Amino acid sequence: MATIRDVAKLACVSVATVSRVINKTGYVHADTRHKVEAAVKQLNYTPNEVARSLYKRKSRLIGLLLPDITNPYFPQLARGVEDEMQKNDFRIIFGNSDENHRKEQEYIQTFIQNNVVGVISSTNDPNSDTYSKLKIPVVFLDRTSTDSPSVYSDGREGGRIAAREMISRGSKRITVMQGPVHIRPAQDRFQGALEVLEENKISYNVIQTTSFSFAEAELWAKELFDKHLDTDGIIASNDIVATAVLHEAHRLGRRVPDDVQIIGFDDIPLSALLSPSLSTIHQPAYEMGRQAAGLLIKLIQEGFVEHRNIQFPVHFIERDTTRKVEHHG
Amino acid sequence: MATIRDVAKLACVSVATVSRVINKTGYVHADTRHKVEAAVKQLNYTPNEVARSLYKRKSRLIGLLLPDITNPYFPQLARGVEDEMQKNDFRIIFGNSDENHRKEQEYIQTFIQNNVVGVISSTNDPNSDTYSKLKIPVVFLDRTSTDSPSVYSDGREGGRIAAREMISRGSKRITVMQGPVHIRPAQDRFQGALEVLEENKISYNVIQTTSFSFAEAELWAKELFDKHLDTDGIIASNDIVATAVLHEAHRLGRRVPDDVQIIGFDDIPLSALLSPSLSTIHQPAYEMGRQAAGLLIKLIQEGFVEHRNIQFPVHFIERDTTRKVEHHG
DNA sequence: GTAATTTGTGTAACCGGTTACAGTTACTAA
DNA sequence: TTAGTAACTGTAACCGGTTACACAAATTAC
Repeated sequence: MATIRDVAKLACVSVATVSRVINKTGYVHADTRHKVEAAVKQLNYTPNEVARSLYKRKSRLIGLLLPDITNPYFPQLARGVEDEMQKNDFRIIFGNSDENHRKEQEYIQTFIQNNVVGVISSTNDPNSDTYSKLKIPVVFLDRTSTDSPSVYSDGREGGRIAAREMISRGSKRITVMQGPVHIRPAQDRFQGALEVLEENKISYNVIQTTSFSFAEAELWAKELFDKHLDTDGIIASNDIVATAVLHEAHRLGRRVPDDVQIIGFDDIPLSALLSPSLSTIHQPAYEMGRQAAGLLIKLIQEGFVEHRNIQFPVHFIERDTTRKVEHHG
Repeated sequence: MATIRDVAKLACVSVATVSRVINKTGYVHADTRHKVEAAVKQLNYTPNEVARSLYKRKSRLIGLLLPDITNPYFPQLARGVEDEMQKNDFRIIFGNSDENHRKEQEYIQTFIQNNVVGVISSTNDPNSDTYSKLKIPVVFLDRTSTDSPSVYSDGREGGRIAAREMISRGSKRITVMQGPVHIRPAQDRFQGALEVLEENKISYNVIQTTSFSFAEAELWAKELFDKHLDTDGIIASNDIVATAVLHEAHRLGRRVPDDVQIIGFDDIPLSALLSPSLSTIHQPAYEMGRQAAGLLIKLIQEGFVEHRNIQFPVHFIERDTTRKVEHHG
């Protein structure tokens, strides 16, 4: 790899001048600039970002920490982040945390060691000093923090909506799947649903799950019908478990949505392709990722941003795992 | 952030000694080591990877380039890569290429600028000089290159298997979905399937698709039944389009697998949760990712590896979109 | 015509590590 | 006792950029 000194030598100028040409800073005579540009081209020179980063104490890298890219909700967030970052010439160091505090800290550590200029994280503990001690901007994605910048959707309202739709469509013995207790968004949805169910004095059961993994989703679906075969409405903690529930309902010969209605959460791309297609609460994941990236970039470039907390509304996507009703309006 | 000089000062030693302690190189007296370790702890010092990387001309970063993390097949690869890299203290700079040559080059470029020590890439053009000019090891993942290290599965054989299973289960008017022409693995599958169909003189139709996106999958499914409503066996180019086809078949009242059988490709996690669950050709994506990472690490550390081409066998996963047959054996 | 300013360029220090090299002391062997 | 080696530590150069500062030439102002 050619260095700036090679270019300088070839162009018969100093390294300072080459640097000025490359960064378009300071004064450079047009003739000199052309000489330098020719040399750059001839040597196929591109500046070493590491050297740059060392001196400036900042890179063009940002750290992205997501729980598990294998859960189809997160790739959409990731893609949103990546596209926006790419557009602004930032690159991403990526890691899966598995919602595990130790892994999370390890990654944050190596982010810092690599001079990242910002971090986007889906953590369950945004107030831990892992984050508060950082001297670079952090945006929490899919997770809330009142005093730190965050981009998330209104999970509680999502839970409420799911419950209301369930009720208005006639389910009387509802089962609510409570997601993993340590995952905040899962609990928000759960609380929202309970709120409405209790308000309306609807009887309900709760199935507690401990992860969002595909493998286990089936087990919970089985457990659900095992314990509550007569349930006629299931509010799932996300689309994966909803899919497993739908699958299990089929296996048991329960008709969906006639015998039992199902509502998921997230609206992952596959939901629309299920048979019957899955009614769910939509989160604009890709857009959330983009906004988080946009917010972080602003924080990096301007140090301060007015609207640091972006909450996205969620809405019900009516598909075929819920019964049709006259539009109440 | 504390620097090595801060530590040296506090421990009343030179920076060289601190460096020796940190890297466990050279001679350091036990007492001195303890003093240094105490200082490191007190200042909460961690070495700046950027400075290290600059001097050594190599980092602990590797570049990972995948077509589109939004396609559920790739997160599994990515996760395999990440887990193995994480275990060996390498971190990942990640990018989506969208199977786009320009984007690909841009990413490779920034990988180099950031001193990555290796690259894992799913490219359609492994022989382009974008790669051959690189001075660091590259492993092609999910893509083949005869002379470069690569980890992939036997797509052609996968296509053959799919066709054979289709035939042995009695489909007579088969439709093969030909994936995007510029995506090698898609073409391998396609060729494999055709091979067997022609060998067996089975009549077939072809539907040509141009992407693996969710949005368009539905359109091709519609086109398929529009053109060939009477088809009784569909070999899809991957599980996403298979899912869309299944969905459309349902919508049209065609019974699966009685009227029409469907075989997908990849075996993404959701396939097992569809109703009916999807018969498909399994690729060990997670393991492929891990092996690619392992291979790259070996190449980085040893410069040379005996078995540079790892081909994984694929196999048929019999689920419920194909009819049961007596086991022929 | 001279002072002030703008334009143009180079030298060298700096970022925070690593390591070649040199130098000192402690130990071992003959 | 003395040479030879092992153990230990520090100085300073180096990685490849950026930029403060100095200085010279060309413009502009008056």
